[in-house]
Order: sequence, then C-alpha cells, then structure tokens
Amino acid sequence: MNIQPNPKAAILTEIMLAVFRMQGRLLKKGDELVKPLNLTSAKWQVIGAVALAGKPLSAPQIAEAMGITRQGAQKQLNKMEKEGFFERCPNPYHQNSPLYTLTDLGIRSFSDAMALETVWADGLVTDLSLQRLHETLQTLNVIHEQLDSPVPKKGDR
Amino acid sequence: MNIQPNPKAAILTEIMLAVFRMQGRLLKKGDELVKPLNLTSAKWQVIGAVALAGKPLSAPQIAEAMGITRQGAQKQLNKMEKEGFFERCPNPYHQNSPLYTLTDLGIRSFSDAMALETVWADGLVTDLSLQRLHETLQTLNVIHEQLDSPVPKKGDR
DNA sequence: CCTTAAGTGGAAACTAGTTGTCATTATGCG
DNA sequence: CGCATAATGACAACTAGTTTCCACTTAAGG
Repeated sequence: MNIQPNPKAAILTEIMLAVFRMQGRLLKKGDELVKPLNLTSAKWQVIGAVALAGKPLSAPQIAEAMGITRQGAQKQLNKMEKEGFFERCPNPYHQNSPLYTLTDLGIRSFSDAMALETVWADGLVTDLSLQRLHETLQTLNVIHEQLDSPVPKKGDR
Repeated sequence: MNIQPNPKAAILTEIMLAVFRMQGRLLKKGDELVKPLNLTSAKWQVIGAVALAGKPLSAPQIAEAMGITRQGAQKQLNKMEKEGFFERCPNPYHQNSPLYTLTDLGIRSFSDAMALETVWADGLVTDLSLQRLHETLQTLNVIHEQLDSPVPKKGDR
C-alpha cells in the first residue's frame, strides 16, 4: 500500500485523502444542518463572507473572501437576491458593480446557522484536546501555504 | 471574529474552513500535476482506486472506494474507457456489471502520476515533522469518524 | 418455479463550481 | 482630454458530482 520512499510524503498523501473525504462529508452534513433555514452549504458560505466582513461587499470581493471565482460567487448572489437573502445597494465607486447587503432574513439566517453550527461542532470535539486541535489547524495552514509555491522540478531537490 | 463560546468548537470551525480551502487548492494543483499525462484529479483518483485494489473492480466498488455515488463513478468510467485507460472484462458474478481493468496506458499513467506526486509531496513537508504529520492525520480521522454520528439535538449535551 | 427485493447501468435534471468571451464601466497615464 | 488597460456583469459551455427515475439482472424465499 505504501509505495512512497519518503515516509513524511506518504503521510501527507494520506492527509490529502483525508481532506477529500472530510470535504465531502462536511458539505453533506452542512447541507443537512441548514436545510431547515432554507440554506445550503454554498449559500451559507456566501452569507458568512458578508456577515464576517461586517459591511456590504461587491461580488468580486465576496468571491475573493470565499476563494472562488467571481463568476461563481455571482451565480449564487443572483439566486440569493431573488430568494431575499441579499439586497443590492449602489456602489459609490463603481456604478456597474453593486454592493450586496444582508437583508433581515439574511442576518437572521446567518445567526440561526451559527447557532446550529456551534451545537454541532461542540459534539464533534469532545474527544480532542484544545492543544491537539490547535496543532492540527496550524499544520494544515503550513501545508496550505506551501501549496502556493510552484511544483518543484526534478533538479530542485 | 470569534463569536463561539466553546474555544474548541471555534478552532474546529477554522479547521473546517482550512479543509475547504485546501481541497480547492489540492484539486487545482493535482490537475496541473497530471495534466502532462492527459489526466485530471478526478481521473487520477479513479485510476488510483483500481490500482490500489490490485484487481479489476466493478463500477459500484470503485464508487465505494472513492466515497462517491456509483453514478458519479460510472460517468468517469464511461469517459475513461473511451480514452483507453480502462477495459471492460466480463464479471463472472454479474453479466450486466462488467469489471474494469487498467490497460497498459492506465497502469503507466498511474505510476507516472505517483512519481510526480512523490516529488511534489516531498517538497511540501520539509518544514513539518513526521510526528506532527501523524498527529494531524489522526486528528482528521477522529473528526471524520465523528461526522458519521447524527447531529446532536439541543437536549443531548 | 415464481415472485419479490436488491443490485446495476443508463439517462435526465439538478447543484456548484470552472473557463472563456463579450460589452460596458472605471482607472491611470500621456 | 483621450486612450489603453483593468475590472465588472452577463452569458455559454464545460467538469464533477448529486438525485431521481426506468429497465434489466441477480439472488433469495415461498
């Protein structure tokens, strides 16, 4: 099963696979969690981006906060505006690029989702120490930063 | 920024966000890495599932190994058969459900991808200890197992 | 046997994201 | 001011997965 010579690289491979598995599971669980609020994981993330910014954002700003393309964010925004989670308000710096504000419904949905998520998360971490969680987060962040650097060529090591 | 009362749950939330960010980055990097082999991350994963099993698998078996639905796996398989990575061979136990074998091209693609991945992974883990990586993997696995249990009700804690 | 339930492939509609193109709207520089 | 360039929204086509339905095979029970 383990064909890779470097044991650290082998574990990293398993971490990558764990990340894939977790992502799928998290999205599914998230969808279930916020379904009563008429939300999906994706919509929840859009609302979260604006709520955490604490001010109206344009579509490209939301995209950047979420780490997706501006077209992807725009798609969700167009739907969510019709569903009443957001309102457009004029952007003083760009007439063609409105800012998106959370409506009352949007604000309420976010705080409801946050409440659900807190209860859920509490139940997941009982077996793990704070120290352990900290280290894990830090490790993931280190790997994530490394992912920004280019793929090394064969002669580079 | 941190509105959650339980510090462990708050860190877990950040771990979840880190997992989302990493998943996106990993897929993008994976696509770049195996593009010279005429592969994508998704196809690489399908090939990997069969290669690691060491024997031909049916579509539902591949789906289970990958953690996706059988229809999702079938879609990739139908495409990849046309592209010459797989061959169908008759399933003695189910005439309607062929087994998928890697062709020479499929086998070669997998080992080439593995070689590329090893070089890449080596470069990502130089800053991290084996111990640290082990603990991270273990933590992720604990969280993943917890994700299988149902969302706790308000009275459960 | 026959019938029923489970497993399977195929196809369609859907979610969520991507890339690419086009027209319009800023922005900055000469 | 005017013009090249960047930013933006709209739209279309694509990837990768999901759910849902239908039809056919297989397995198990009476």
